[in-house]
Amino acid sequence: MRSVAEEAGVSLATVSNVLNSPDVVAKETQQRVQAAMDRLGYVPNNAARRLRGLPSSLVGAVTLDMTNPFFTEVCRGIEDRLLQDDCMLMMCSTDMQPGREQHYLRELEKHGVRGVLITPVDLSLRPLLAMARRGVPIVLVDHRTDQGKLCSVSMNNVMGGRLAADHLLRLGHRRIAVLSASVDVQQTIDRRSGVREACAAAGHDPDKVVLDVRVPAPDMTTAETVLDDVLADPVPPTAILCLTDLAAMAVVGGLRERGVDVPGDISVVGYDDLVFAAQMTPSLTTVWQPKRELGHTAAGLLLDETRPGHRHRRLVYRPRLVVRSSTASPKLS
Amino acid sequence: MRSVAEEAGVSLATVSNVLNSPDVVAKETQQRVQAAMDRLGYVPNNAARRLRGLPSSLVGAVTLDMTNPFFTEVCRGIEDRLLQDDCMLMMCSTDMQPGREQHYLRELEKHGVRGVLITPVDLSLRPLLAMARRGVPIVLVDHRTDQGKLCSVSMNNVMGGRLAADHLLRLGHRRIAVLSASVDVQQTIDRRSGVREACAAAGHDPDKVVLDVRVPAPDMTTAETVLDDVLADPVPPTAILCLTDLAAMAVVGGLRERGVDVPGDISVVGYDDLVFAAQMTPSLTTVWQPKRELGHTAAGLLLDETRPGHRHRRLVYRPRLVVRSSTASPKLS
DNA sequence: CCAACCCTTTTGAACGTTTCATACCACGAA
DNA sequence: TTCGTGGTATGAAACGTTCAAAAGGGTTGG
Repeated sequence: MRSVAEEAGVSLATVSNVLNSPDVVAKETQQRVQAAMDRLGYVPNNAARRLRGLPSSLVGAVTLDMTNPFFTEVCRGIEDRLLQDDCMLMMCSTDMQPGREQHYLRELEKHGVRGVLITPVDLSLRPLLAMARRGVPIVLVDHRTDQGKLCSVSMNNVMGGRLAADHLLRLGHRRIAVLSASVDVQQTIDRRSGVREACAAAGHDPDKVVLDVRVPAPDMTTAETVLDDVLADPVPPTAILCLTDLAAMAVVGGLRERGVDVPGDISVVGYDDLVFAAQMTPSLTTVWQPKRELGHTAAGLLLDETRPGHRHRRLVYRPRLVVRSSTASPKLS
Repeated sequence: MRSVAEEAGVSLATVSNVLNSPDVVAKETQQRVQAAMDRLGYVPNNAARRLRGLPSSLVGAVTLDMTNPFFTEVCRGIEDRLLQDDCMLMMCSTDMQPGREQHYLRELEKHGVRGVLITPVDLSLRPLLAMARRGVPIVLVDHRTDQGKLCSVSMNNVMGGRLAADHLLRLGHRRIAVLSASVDVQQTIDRRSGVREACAAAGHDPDKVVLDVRVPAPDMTTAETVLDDVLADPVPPTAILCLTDLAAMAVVGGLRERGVDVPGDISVVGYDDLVFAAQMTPSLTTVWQPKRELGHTAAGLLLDETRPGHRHRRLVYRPRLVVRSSTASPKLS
């Protein structure tokens, strides 16, 4: 900046003014400075302006794993919203390790980020609340909290489970296997209770309708291995509800191998509406979530935190059932 | 930092030393300062240290779209490598818009990033080379260049095409439809020329063997729409090679609907080995790429750029054929 | 008893900005 | 002539660090 000032024959302050309040400097000077800038290939130093107290344009997004299509999509929404305010995204995957989360949070704070969007793995939220107290805006993503101190944006997973179950019940299914991963997270707990709600609301006994099945691998790609047990159940289900699309895909494949027709013999429902859900055969009935929008508004909420009149808000998005061809009424028996 | 110094009854420099060269300060003082730090909840200010000339711990990753599973995986590799050196990832999706690319590059430079990993959309590389000249390390990802000035890490797409074609030729296929997107990028051009190479090497006329087919949508999810044309060809193919797995999935579905058995009547090969390739039925024969490793070494190369003896390198990774059950020998006719 | 040395700590300048108060200048009004 | 006045430009301090040089205070050896 000094060189630019010299080159243009003005003072440092004038160069700064050209950049930040162009209206206060004469047209002619402005051009002279501008010219000097490109001649010298000047690039402003964000670190220095931050040091002077300007707000940072960095925002941290801490997710469980950016490789997970759900988070990828959410982050893309975040990125696009941030771009509108000339902010940039720092991506952090915790792999569900509290240590990694801790490390990233610390590092983000050192960088003086404008705020942090996070799907927490440490559910105590201790370090987060501490950061918030130190003045770093925090927005919880895909996680609800009773802490009124934080903004949060999440999905209504209970509703998602209800939608899926409702659809199956309406088709006439009275015995539904629900496949979840072996480790429980709030999201799947909610979805399952949504399923039971739907049963009860329809006047059926949840315990009779629902066959709760656990799949060993956390990503549920091994869903197919539980099929034999499911089919051999004393009261075999006429529908299988998988709490992720990937599992649904494996299930459809496994059923086909066993000579079971989908949806003729058994209906299958997924969750997430990943890109391939529409492509597979039969195309998958599944629960869609407004992932990108979720990220978009989460980022908006975060950017709003620095505004004077800000009030913390807790937004909950509603999933939608996408009916395709993997579900049908059960055969009359 | 000042408060910490006062609280601990030492000078600023001592606090700094505790942080940066603990070996030079007495054990006892160290503890005193440490204590003062947590008591006050002190968080170092990265902007200030950067200002003093320390290298930044920020690294930019500019990809076409972080939603694309290929890039997601690559970026995850980058993230993990960066973490080893306590660096952080700034993610930028250009959506193939030169304007967005330009914007992000500028912004990254303002932030004084340690370097930039990029899959360029502006193939002239003009702004990139300018940045490199200004001292910002640049590593090209999934893009080869003759510019000796830059490091690059890429996939051998010619080899990928060759592997896939070779596999089919060996199985006895003599007529292969190759589906690519309507817009050409270097990657698919290379893959196609690999296919032709394989034909030639096996002593067949590429023009006779290859049926070049274009799919309207850029993401090739509409691949199924070209099937009727393909099947109606004067010399109908016994195998279909799709240059992305998503297309392969659509094709398998389309064939099934038309009563064509895979791989009994027609073999299908994909490209990318996305997560669902192993899950679908039949599981998909496809070309796998070391995505995560690609990102990992790209990041390593970047971090190495600041080391004194650094020489620019151009690494090329080899894809691997993953044979599953969507391919078989053609029926005797 | 003094110089030389080691170990630990401090001083003070710099890094590249922004910002506020101040200075300059020309012009029209009193 | 003098005095504001409005539009522009500048000076200097401050932001939170790091780092080289120097200082302080023991201990040791001559």
